[in-house]
Amino acid sequence: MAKVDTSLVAHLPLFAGVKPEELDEILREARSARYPKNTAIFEQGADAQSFFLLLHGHVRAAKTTPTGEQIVVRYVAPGETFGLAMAIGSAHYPATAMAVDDSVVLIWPTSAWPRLIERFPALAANTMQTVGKRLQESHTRILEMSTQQVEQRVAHALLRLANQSGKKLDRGIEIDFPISRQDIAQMTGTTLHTVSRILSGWESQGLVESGRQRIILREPHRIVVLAERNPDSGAA
Amino acid sequence: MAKVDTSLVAHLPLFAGVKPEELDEILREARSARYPKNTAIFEQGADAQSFFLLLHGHVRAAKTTPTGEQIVVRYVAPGETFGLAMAIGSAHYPATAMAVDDSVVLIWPTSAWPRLIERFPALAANTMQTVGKRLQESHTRILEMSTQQVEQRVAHALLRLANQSGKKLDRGIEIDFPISRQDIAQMTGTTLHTVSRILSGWESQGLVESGRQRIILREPHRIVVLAERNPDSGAA
DNA sequence: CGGACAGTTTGCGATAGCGCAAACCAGGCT
DNA sequence: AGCCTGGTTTGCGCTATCGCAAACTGTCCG
Repeated sequence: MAKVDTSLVAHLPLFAGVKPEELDEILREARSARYPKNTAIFEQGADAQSFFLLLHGHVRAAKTTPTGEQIVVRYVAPGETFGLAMAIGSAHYPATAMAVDDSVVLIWPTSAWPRLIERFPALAANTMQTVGKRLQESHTRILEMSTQQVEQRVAHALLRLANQSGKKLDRGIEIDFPISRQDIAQMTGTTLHTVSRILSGWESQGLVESGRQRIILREPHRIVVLAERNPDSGAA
Repeated sequence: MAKVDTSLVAHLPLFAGVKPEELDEILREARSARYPKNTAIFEQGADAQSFFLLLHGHVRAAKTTPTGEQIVVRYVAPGETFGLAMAIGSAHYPATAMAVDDSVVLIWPTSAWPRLIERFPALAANTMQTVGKRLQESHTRILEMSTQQVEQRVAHALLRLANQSGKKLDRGIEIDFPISRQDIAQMTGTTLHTVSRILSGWESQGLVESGRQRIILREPHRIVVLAERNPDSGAA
């Protein structure tokens, strides 16, 4: 089994309130694995045999409709868990997880979960927090989709990504993994065409700098303004 | 304190795996209260001092934007919990809860939660399930808002309500609490005007029968078809 | 070094749904 | 019984956004 240094993960929210020696015991139940860029980690609908903790890289969780359309549920950043189907009482993964960058994960068998939470109740509590937070974020997203127009939603989405996985550059904040217009469209409930138009517009105003699967926010402040502006407060 | 008959609540998902005598102990920590139609149970942003179990009636949970627009997060049916802010680690209610009908609830002080789950781990597990299920429903809703048009979304919303709180009539299924076009609009991310038009249309096709805050699905089957139909499968 | 491809940009017409405004209506209250 | 109020219906013009199609471009690969 791969040996994982406890000190690397001890500070993660998942392990809050867990003693070092306990942590060791928890980690012994896990194995680690590497997923190259653009490989699937699990597929929507598959048996939930494992749950995961992302150590390095980035993972996209996406849900597909019967008719084939996709939405991005979220991007998983290092230190976050994913594939928690079993914790919420589902035997199957409700979404597909895909490494968008070379990624390293810890993997526990689903079967270990009951034992783990019995022995380490903090794990259950922490997971509850996490799931609750995600629920709130979902509601916020629904609120946005209901009340804001596309440009504002895209602004919000980018700011969130920058916040979660932004790399500070001197010319701005770069989103630290490959992300296409299509991806952003699937996060905001629009089309890649519309996203492209919006980003083009922003680029010509110097708000962002962007290229192939790459986005740098040059003026986060002014983007915040866009995100919050009332639909009818006209700009020159 | 109001005495609540354990047999009335023993079968609820929240108490799955809890022994009768334990249940008694849990209920002793609760008080019950009655909220008349159209009274607020708690307000978004308020301190989360209690959590609730709905016994009778119906409660609407709604979230308001800074600019005053609202969305309906969900309708709470009897037997369901709400106001679980504390379980997910939030000190404030993320939404407003309002009785849409005369309602009776059990109320536990937030402060009792840690003790309860320590003594009755099943409670924590059950709550986890519930929250997880709601998360999934949120994702489904996001998916729908991203990929379907308004008419389909309204169809889905009504079918869900009928399913959750439908009263079987010989002429169809009636949604068992007062609900306005505005409410439906806030569930589906559209305007009351559009909902009104859609329902008018359906009414003239004999799909529904509706009036003031009242909706009866006369042809659930045909509404299912609407909900699932592909955007471009033209009807005559 | 030259494809070939995946991602991106852009134009143009079509339209679903919005926003506003006005009229209508059912039921509760006095 | 009649009035008031909150909910509902409907018409009409407008526009944000989609959908399709075509051209463009940075990258990777052989």
